[in-house]
Amino acid sequence: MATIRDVARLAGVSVATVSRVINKIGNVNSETAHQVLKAIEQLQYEPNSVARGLAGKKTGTIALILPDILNPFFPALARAVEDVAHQEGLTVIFGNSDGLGLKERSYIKTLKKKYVDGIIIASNTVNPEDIEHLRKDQVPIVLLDRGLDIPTCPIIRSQNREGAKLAVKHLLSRGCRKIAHIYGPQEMITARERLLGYEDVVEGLDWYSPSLAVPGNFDIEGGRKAIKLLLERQPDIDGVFAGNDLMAIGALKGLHDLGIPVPERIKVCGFDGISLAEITEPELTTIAQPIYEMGALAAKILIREINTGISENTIMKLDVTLIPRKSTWKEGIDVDEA
Amino acid sequence: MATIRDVARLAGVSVATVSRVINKIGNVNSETAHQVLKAIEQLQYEPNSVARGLAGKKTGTIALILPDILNPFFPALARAVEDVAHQEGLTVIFGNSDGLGLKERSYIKTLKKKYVDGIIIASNTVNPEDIEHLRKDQVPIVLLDRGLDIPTCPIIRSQNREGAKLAVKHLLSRGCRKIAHIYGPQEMITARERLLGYEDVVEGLDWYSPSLAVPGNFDIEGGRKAIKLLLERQPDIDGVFAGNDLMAIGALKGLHDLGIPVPERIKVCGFDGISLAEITEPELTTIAQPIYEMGALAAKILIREINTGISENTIMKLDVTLIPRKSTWKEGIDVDEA
DNA sequence: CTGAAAGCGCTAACAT
DNA sequence: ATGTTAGCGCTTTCAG
Repeated sequence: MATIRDVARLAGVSVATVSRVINKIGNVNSETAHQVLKAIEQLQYEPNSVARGLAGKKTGTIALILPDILNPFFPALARAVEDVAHQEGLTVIFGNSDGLGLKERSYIKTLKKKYVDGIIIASNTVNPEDIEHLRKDQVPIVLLDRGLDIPTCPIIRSQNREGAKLAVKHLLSRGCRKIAHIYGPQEMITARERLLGYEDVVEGLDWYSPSLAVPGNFDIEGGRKAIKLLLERQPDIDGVFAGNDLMAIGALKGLHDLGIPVPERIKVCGFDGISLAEITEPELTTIAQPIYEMGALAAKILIREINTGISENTIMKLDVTLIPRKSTWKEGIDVDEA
Repeated sequence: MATIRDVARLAGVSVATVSRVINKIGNVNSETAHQVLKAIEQLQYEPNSVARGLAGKKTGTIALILPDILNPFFPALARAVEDVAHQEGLTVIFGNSDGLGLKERSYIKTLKKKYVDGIIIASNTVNPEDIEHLRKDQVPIVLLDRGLDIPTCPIIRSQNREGAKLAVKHLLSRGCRKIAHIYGPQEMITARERLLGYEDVVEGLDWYSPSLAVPGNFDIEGGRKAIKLLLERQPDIDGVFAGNDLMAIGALKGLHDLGIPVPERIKVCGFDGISLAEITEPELTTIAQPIYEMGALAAKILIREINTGISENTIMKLDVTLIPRKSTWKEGIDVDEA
């Protein structure tokens, strides 16, 4: 592989000049520039990113740390981040943290040593001090989806609480008179907000009781168990709002096991809008987050900070939308009223 | 951030000695080593990977290029690769190629410039010359899932042809007497092999006709369309073997649209064993590939080659297994006979 | 507008 | 066993 020196020699200029033309900075006589370009072409020269990283402190690499790419919510995020990065000529390092603070911190340490230009992470353990350290080392970071409200760092989420309200109101408008909620792990702010949203609308209603909310661990199995528990405690529920689609799918499964017809006897609404929701039977009504957009936005904000050095430490909550499907269907309603 | 020089100074030794202790090579007096370790601890020193990469030609980074992480088949591969890489202290760069040769080559070029230690790629466009180039640049590569049989490069796939036979035989054993096949894009060797496997077993049978095999593009929509086309041409089919789970799910959807009961009237079997197959109604019988193992194996082989410099250019075909579920259920059969 | 030269932080001969 | 030193390939003052 040719080096910058080879190019300089062939073009009859110094390496500094070559560096100037490949980086398009400083002034270079267009004649000389042309010579250099010719030499580059001739030698098939490609600047070495590692050397560049060492000399210039910019590696053209960002990192994306997610809890688990196997969770169907995350691939869309990953795709979005990678798309935007690739478009900007950046490369992305990817890691699974399993939601473990230990692993997250270990990744972050490694990434610093690699001089990554920035980090996007979906984590609920990252705290203000971590951010502080990163900031001191000049490593921009943006929080995605999960993540506390840290005022010193940009964070992208969606309207979880509002979305939850939307879900419950939808169920209400479809005739439900006793709506349960299956919630996710309360250490996740997303799960907490959705529970709050549920409470916001049901708390005033006469049928409401705290025992209508049960945990489901954000996974299919959890949803399945939750619905069974729920039915034991409150056999007359006619609507279920699950804190995410996975649990909603579990609930659907559980109801199917029990021979309870959906949506006739019980209506179910999920949250997230992952593609799985379209393949269940009945298809799942859900509150869709703009998952891809969230990832893309995170990447854009990160890249902007990398390029300008200034960070907009703001928390952005993207809009969610109700996607009515079979699982909340009701006779005589063709168009959604929400 | 402290550098190796700071450590050397504080420990009262030369940088070479420090380098020796952090790399555990050469001989170092345990006394001195101890001093060095103490200094490292004291300064919170972390070796800079970029400098290391430049000096030593090893960056501790491998790359994984997949067609599209949104396709549910790939996350498990990604998880596996990242898991073993992480375990070995390596970091993984991730990219989506969309199956485009252009994008693949562009990634490969970028990765070379970054001195990645090795590449794992699921591609059907990579050819012997590409491999040759990489080899010349000392960049180990392993092909995963898709990918032609290139004798100069390790490749991991599963028993596609055998698996297809297994599927068709299973359908036969469940009483099907006219089995159709929905196949994937024939530029993919996996799709081709599965079609061959189908033909292997049906070709001799009296009901067989080539029009029983139709394309489905490896996606849900394609499967849905395929089943409808099939039913027009051959209304009396009673079994369908889809070349992957996505198309099988599409077929299930299509049959549901048409009001044709599965498995009573038509039985359906997929291929891949992605988790989606468990959430359909009825649940989907499928030929499961050991997806995670495939990814893990690819990573291990790559890492071995990186460490030893010797490559085992062999094509490995992992075993698949039939997972019988509701979609091929038959009265009076409790245990699978295959 | 262009070149010389000093690093970036580390590894790896080569000495001692 | 340990130190010296020359790079790895590029960026970036600082002169000219």
